Amino acid sequence: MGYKSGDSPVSNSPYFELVFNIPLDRTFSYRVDEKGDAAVGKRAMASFGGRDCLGYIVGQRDSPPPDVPEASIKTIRRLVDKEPVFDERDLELAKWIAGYYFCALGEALAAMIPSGKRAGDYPTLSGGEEITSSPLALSDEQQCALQAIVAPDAHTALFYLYGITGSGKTEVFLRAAEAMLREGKSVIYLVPEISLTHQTAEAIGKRFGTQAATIHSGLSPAARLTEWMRIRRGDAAIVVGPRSAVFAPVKNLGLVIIDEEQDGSYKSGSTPRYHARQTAMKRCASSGARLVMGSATPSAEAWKLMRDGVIRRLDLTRRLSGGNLPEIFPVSLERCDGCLSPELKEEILITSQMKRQTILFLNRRGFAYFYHCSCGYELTCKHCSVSLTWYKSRNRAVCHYCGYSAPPPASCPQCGSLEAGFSGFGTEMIEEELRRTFPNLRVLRIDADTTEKKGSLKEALDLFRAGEIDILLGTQMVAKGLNFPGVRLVGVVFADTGLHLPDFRAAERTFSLVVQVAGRSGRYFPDGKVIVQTLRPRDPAIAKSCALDVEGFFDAELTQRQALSFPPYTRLIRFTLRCRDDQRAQKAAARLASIALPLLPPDADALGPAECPLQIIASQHRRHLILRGKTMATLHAAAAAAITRYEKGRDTRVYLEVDVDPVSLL
DNA sequence: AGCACGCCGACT
DNA sequence: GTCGGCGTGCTC
Repeated sequence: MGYKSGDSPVSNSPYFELVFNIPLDRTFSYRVDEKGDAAVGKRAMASFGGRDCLGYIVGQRDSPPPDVPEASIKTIRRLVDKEPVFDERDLELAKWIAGYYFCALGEALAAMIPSGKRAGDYPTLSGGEEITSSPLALSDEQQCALQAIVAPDAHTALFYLYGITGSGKTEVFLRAAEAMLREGKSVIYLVPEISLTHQTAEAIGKRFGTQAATIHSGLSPAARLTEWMRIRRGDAAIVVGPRSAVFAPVKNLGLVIIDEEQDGSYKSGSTPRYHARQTAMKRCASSGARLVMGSATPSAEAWKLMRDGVIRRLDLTRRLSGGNLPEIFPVSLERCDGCLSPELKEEILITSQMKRQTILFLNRRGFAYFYHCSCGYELTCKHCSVSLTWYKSRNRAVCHYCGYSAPPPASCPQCGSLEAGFSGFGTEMIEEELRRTFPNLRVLRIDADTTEKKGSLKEALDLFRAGEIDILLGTQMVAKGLNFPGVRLVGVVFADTGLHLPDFRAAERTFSLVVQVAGRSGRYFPDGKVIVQTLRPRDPAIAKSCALDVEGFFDAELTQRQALSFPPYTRLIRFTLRCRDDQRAQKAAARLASIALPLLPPDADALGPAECPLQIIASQHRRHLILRGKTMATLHAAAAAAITRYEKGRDTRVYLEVDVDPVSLL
C-alpha cells in the first residue's frame, strides 16, 4: 500500500474513481480527505479541467493509480449525497448502456439518475394507503391473458397484450401488477411521453396509493430524486413513468409493462440514444423478470417476434362496452378543390346539427417537397422504396438512404400528366378553409405553435370538453388518449403526409396512427364515424388501416421489409456527421465509410454516405452512413472498431453521432 | 464537452 | 504593433 509520505495511514480507500457527464469513456482518480465518507454510488463535486464538475463515484482503490503523478491528483471538494444514489446493479446497467449505445459511462449514469442536488419533500399523493381493486370483473379474454402473464411456471418471459382500443388492456396490466406486488415483487409501468398520459399515469398511481411512485415530466429535479430514493429504499414497489422510468431502482423487479409499445418516444433522441424496450429486455433478462407489452398496433419488430414465437401473443378481441368499432371511410382527395372533401364537409355539418363535435387530425410532419401526381404516382428510389426528395437548386430527385438520384420527370411517368409536381399543405390553410366553409362553427387549432405556453393545451381541451368548440383541429398531440363523449366525427385531413417521409417506417407509422385515431371515435356512441382523406386510398397502409386489418398490413409490410433487407429482418447502426461546413462533413463521411466498409461482416452492408433528409439542423450540415447487418453482435463489433479507428485522426470540427437501432433516419 | 494554450491575418 | 480566428491537447 503506497501511502503518501508524512500522511497518517488511512485505513480504507483513499482514492476514488470518478466519471463525468462528458463524452470521455474513462475514469479519473481523486483523493478524499479522511473524515469524508465517500463511497461508490455517491455523487461528488470535484475540480475537473479547472472547473467544479458533478462526478459519479464508480470505484475505489487503496493505492494511487500507477500512471498518474501524485501531484496531479486532486481532492474531492464535497460529496453531494449522504446515501448512495446508485448501486452495483445500476452501474452494471449503465455499463451496458454505454457499451451498447456507444456513449461514456458518465453520460449513461447522467441519463439514469435524476439530476437533483438534494432530495426534496415528497409531493403529497392523493391516493389511499391501500391498493384499490377495481370492482369490475374481467372478461374471459382478460382473465386468460392475466393468467398467462402471472403463471408461476411460465416458460416465456415476454408477452404481448394485443388488443383493440377499449378491450381492457390497462385492467390486465393493473391486475398483473397487483399480482406481482402480492408476491413481494416490484413493477415498472412505462407509458409514452405525451403530455396527456400524465393523467393516465396519475390514475394508475392513485390505484396503488403510496406503494406507487409516479414520475411526471413536471416534477422538479429535487422531487425526482426524492422519488428515486424512495424507490431505492423499497418504499415504492410500482413505478409509473415515461422512457427514463425503465431505470427506476426498484428492489426485486418482477415485471415491466410497456404500454403503447410502438410509440416512438420510447427511443431517446439524444445521448445516450437508448430504447426503453431494449433496455427493459436487458433488465428483465438479468433480473429474471417478465416483460409485457401492449398495443392495438404493435411495432413491426414486435409483430415479427410474436410471429416467430419469441414473444407470446395474448389477444383481446372484443370491446368491453360491447360497442362496435367505428366505421372508417377512406375518401379520395383526388378531385377536391381544397383540402376538405364533400363527404367530410357533409359529415361535419351533420355532426354540428346533432350538437355533437368533430376532431380533425392533420398528421403533418412534412419538411420537404415531394414529387407526385394526382393519379397517385410518386417518384421513389430504385433501391430503397423510399420517396425521392426534390432539390430545386440541383434539379435532381435524391434518395436520402443510398444517395441514388435521378432527374425529375417532366411529366408523370405513369399517366403522362403534366400536372405532376410538388405539393404539401399546412395547418393554417386547413384552419382558413374551415372558417371559410363553416363561418358559424367554432374552430380551434392545436399544434406546437399554438400551445407554446404551458397550460394552454389543457385550457383548450377543457374548452372543447365543455362544448364551447365545435371543431378541434390538431396534430398528434390531440390524437393520444383523448376521450370526449361529445365527439361523433373524427377526420384525418390528409393521411398521406407521413407516407412521403423518406423513411422505411413511413407506412408503419401511418398505419398505426390511422388505427389509433379511429379508436377515438365511437367509444360512447354507436354512431361514431371516421373519415380518412387521402390521395391514395389503395395504398396498403391506408386501405388496411381503414379496414382495421393489422394482420393484413403486417403480412404485406414484412414481406416488403424482407425483400428490401430492412428491419426487423436486419439491424441498423447509423452514423451522423455534423459540421458547420458541408465540405468537411462530406469528407469525414467518406473517410468513415472507407474505414467501416472493410470491417463489415459478410452479412452486412452500408447505405450511403448520403445527405441526411434534414440536411441542416441548427446551421450544421448533416450526412449519414447507415450500417446494416443480419445480426447486431457482428455489426456492433464492426461499428466499434470503425469508431475507434475514425476517432484517431478525425477532423475536430466534425461531430460524430452514433445511433444503434435508430427509429428515425431523418 | 469545455477550456486553456498557441500560432498566423486585418484592425485601432 | 495587437485582437482574434481556430487547430491541438488535456482534463485525475
